[in-house]
Amino acid sequence: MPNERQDGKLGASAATDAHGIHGAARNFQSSASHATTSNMPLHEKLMEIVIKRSILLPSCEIYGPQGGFFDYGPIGALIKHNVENAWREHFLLEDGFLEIESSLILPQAPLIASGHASNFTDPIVNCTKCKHRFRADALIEEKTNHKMEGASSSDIANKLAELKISCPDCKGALSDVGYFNMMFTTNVGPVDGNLAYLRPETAQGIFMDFQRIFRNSGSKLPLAIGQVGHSFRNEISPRQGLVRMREFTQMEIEYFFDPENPKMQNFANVADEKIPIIEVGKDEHRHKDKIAHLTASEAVSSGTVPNEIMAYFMAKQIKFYQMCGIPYEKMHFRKLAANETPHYSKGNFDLEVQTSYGLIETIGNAYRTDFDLSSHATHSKQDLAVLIDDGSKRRIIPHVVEPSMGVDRMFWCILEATYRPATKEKEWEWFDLPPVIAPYLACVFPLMKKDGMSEAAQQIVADLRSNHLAVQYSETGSIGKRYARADEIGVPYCMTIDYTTLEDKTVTLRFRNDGKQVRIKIDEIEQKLREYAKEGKVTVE
RNA sequence: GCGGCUGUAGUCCAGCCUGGUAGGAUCUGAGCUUCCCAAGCUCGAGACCCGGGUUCAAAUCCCGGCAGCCGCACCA
Repeated sequence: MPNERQDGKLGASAATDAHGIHGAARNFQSSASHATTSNMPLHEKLMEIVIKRSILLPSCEIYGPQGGFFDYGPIGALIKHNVENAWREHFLLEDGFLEIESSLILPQAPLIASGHASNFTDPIVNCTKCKHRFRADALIEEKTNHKMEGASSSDIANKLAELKISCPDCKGALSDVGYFNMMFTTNVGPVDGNLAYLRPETAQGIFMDFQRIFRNSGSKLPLAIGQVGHSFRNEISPRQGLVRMREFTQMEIEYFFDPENPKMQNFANVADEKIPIIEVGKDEHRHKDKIAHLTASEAVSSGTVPNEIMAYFMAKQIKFYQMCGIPYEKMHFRKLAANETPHYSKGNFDLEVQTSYGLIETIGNAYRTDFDLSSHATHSKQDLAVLIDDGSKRRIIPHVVEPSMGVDRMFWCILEATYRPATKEKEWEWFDLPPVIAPYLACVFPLMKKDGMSEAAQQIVADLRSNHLAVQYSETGSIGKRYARADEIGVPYCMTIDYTTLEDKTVTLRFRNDGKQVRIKIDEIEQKLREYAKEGKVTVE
C-alpha cells in the first residue's frame, strides 16, 4: 500500500486499543488466567503489569472503548519524556541540529503535495455475500500486474467490471468502490470551514518551515531540523498495544544537504561502530547468518548504504537503542528492495526489533532526494532552491535524508527488553531500565517512621528536588516492600535513612540490580547519583 | 469487517452447568509492631460490562449491544 511503505516513511503508528481499561486489563487477565506464567506471551504479561503500575492507561477509560489510543500514566510519561530528551541530546544537541514544533493540523494543499492525500486513501470493496473486505487496487494488480497507483475511482470501478473480478474467497459479487482515508479530517474556521487534516507525520511541518529557517540560520547546507510530536493515522483495526495506534509520537529529523557533497561532519565519531544490516524481502526469514555486521565506514565504502549521512544516523541509532536498554542482538536494519521503495528513493533502511509480537519496525531511514521540497515548491509556487556558495554558484533543491523514529514502539521494545521476571535472588518482577531513562533516579526511605527518620529523609528529598533530581519518597510498608516497589518501576537507586544517619550524616545507597549497598555522606548524594547515572552503574561492583 | 473465545473489587482468581446473603488472595488506607529486602496483628475501603427478557427471585438462564483477546482480512 502506498502508505508508509510507499513513501518510505516509518509507520510509527501504533495503536493500542485500550479501549476501556477494563478491556485491556481484563483481557489480558482472562487470557492470562488460564495460562501458566511460563506460556503466557510476554506482551500479555507486560500489558497487565504496565496498566497495574500506571505506566500506560487505556484512553477514555470511564466512557469505554476508544480503540487505538493509549494514555501514558505518571510513570510511563516520565520514562517516555526521558527517552525523548535522550533523543534530543543524542541526535540534536550533540551535532548542533535544530528543533522545531510545528502544527498538528494541516490544510489539504501540503498533503496533496506530499502525496498523503492520495496515498493514504484506499479504494475498498466489500463482498456482498461473505462480507469480506478487499483493497480494490490490489485485486486488479493481482490479476493484471498493472500498477493502479493514482488511478481515479471511476478507473478502478471500470477496471473491476471489465475484468469481471469477483470475491476471491467466495466468488460473490463485489460492492461499489468505497474509500477509506487513513488521515483524520477536521475543519478550520466556521462550521463549514476549510477541510483540514491531523498530520499523518511530523515531517511535512519541517519541509514547510525549511525556507525561512534556512535563511534565518546562515543560508548554509547542510542543515538539519528535527521534531518530536504526535501524528495521527486512522487505522482500520488497531491491534497489539502500542504497536499500531491511531495517535502516536514520532521523533523525526530532516537532514538537508547538497547531493554533490553528501558529508557528515562528525562521521569519524561513528566510523568504527558496527551496524547490523540484512537484505531480505519483507516476508522472508531474517536468518541470523544473513545479517552483515559492517562498520559505518564499511557500510559506505561497500555501497550498502548510499552515503555517510545515512550511515551516521544508523550507527547512532544502534548506539541510542543500546543506551536505552535494547541489546544489539535484538535488532537489525533491513535494506528495502527497490520495488519496496518509492521511485524517488535512493535507499531505505528500516530498523527491526525482535519482540514477543515478532519483529517490529521502529525506525525508518529514507534517502528521499529532493522529492519533498520539489513537490512543495511546485504546489506552493515558491522557489525552494538554495544557492551553493562554493564558487560554483549552483542553485539546487537540497536532498534529504530522513531518520524517522516511532517513540511508542521503541518504548514498548524497551519494556520488553528490560523486563526481568522474579527469581530466587529477587522475588519480584522488575525493569532493568538504564538510569538515564528511569522514571525516578532514586527513592528515599526512612527505615522507620519514628525518631526523626521521616523528617531527615524528607529533608534529603527536598534538597535533591531543589537540585532538579527526580526522586521519590515513601515511608509506608516494610523497607523490603519499598525496595520491591522501586525495582518494579525500574528505579536504579534507593537511599535509606537509619539510626546511623542521625549520628553521622550518612545514608545507605542500594543498587537495584544486585540489591547491595554502600554508605555515603549526605553531602555527596547529589554528586554520586549524577556520577553513577552517567556511568549507568546499577550494581555495587 | 468475518469467525472463535472471553467479560466478577486496582490486580489475579472462585462462584455460573444445578437461579436464593458474591468468597479468597493480593493491592490499598489507618493504627500497633519492626534497625535493611514483598514479615505479623487489628480495623477500614473496594466488584458481578451495558440494556432488555424469563422468574417470587438473575452474577448465574435467554436475546441484543459494547469491549477485549486470538485467527483471517487490512495495516507497519
